[in-house]
Amino acid sequence: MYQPIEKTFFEKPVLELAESLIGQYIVHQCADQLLVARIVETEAYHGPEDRAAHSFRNQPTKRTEVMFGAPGYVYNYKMHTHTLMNVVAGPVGVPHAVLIRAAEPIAGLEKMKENRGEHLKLKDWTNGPGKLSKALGVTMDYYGHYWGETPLFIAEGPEVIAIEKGPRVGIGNSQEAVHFPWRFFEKDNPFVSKYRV
DNA sequence: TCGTAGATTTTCT
DNA sequence: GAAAATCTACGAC
Repeated sequence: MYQPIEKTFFEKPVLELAESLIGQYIVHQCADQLLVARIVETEAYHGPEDRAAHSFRNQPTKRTEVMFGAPGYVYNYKMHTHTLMNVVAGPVGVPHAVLIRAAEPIAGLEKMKENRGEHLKLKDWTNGPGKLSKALGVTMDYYGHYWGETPLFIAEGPEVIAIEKGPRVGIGNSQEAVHFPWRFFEKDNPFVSKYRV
């Protein structure tokens, strides 16, 4: 029922990709459980011109090398105790990527609850990058995985009625880049992260 | 309910 | 050794 999205979906400018990703499904085939979440919030990272990106004026390193590769791959990054998920965009050699910030749980709710903890409310399961990865069971093991193949892939979702955009969050020391309206999210969706609006 | 401080792992200088 | 694209706990109102 859920089918990996076609390769050409990823082959577009990073800002368009970030917007297109809103409303698509993330599917994770975890053992015999199928975990599905609908993306409601993303952020674009514009490598060379973006002070906030890890790839800013930097040569590829072990941490960022996937970002310099072909689009459609998983670039994930571990910060403090949490794992963040990205989709690589842009052609080979251009370090563009889209950070997936939040999603709405669709299927596999029992497993997600197990991953996140019994005491949390549904709306707190996936309304942030670190929480989302944990709920879906995505770890650094998926670094460099292609977003168009099982067991972890993007699937086409329903039409999105309203997409909003605004300044990004969580990058306070990035100077001018803070003001770039490169954050996309679905209007009025309760699963969008409200951290530092 | 809101705002602030501390946690803790990976990577780079 | 320091910083990072964050989360959670806890104190105040």
